Amino acid sequence: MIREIDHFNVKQTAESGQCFRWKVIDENTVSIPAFGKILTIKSLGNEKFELDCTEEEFKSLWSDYLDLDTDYCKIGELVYKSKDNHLIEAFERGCGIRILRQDLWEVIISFLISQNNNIPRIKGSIEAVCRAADLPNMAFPKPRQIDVNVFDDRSLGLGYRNVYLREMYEFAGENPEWLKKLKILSYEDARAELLRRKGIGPKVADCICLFGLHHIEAFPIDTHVKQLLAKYYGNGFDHEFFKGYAGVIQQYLFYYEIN
DNA sequence: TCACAGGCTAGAG
DNA sequence: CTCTAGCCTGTG
Repeated sequence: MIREIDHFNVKQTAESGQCFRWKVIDENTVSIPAFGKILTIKSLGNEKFELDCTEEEFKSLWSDYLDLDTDYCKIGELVYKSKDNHLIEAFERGCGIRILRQDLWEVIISFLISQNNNIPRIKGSIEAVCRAADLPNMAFPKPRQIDVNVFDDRSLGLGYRNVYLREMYEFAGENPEWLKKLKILSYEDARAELLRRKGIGPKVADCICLFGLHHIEAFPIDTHVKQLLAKYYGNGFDHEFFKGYAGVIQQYLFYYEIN
């Protein structure tokens, strides 16, 4: 099916650092594993995209996944209203980034792996975890869908994070209501709850809030963002001005900085 | 060779 | 409270 989608660039979103399993086929094409399916999206230009799914699937799954109900035009207006030239440049370079609505569990595990780590290795580990679970369509293993002992296998490249994954899988397996509870908490409460778990610090907690729970006010600060804030916003970043959208703004700044 | 990569934990001060 | 060594491991 063909669909018109504004503020969406497959390459920018794939490289924005929020998802680690998107496969970039070429400049205009990506394949996305989610919901136990694999969706291929091809950009046709002029905000038109070809998606290999049915209308029903699009309505019930992918529209939500791609965050199509959020008004990114409004965010763009806010960017220009700020008269922050650096941010405006960043926005013009990365305005095709959308904050996806990915599966919470996959986001939790992915960002546990991401700490003090580089992207190729993160992707390799996540793929290895999925392969070890051996589910249809390389689906991401839910709690109890994988033998936690495989995390000790050095070939997964998890390093010291293997303990964090083991404990997280065991905890979520024994507390099936925990994920549901996280979803109904406010940003502050969800963040505090996440921080109680081993292996989740402030940065990872904010990434999970932003990318797994869609709390757009979350503003993850990693080494790059820390440097960029010092470089361009020595007097402090105006979180109040971007209230409720800080997370998207962070994505524009981050993407601009690493490219 | 060695610091670093999209940090966190635990322990010291 | 703040500060930081050490953690796995591939990369340059």
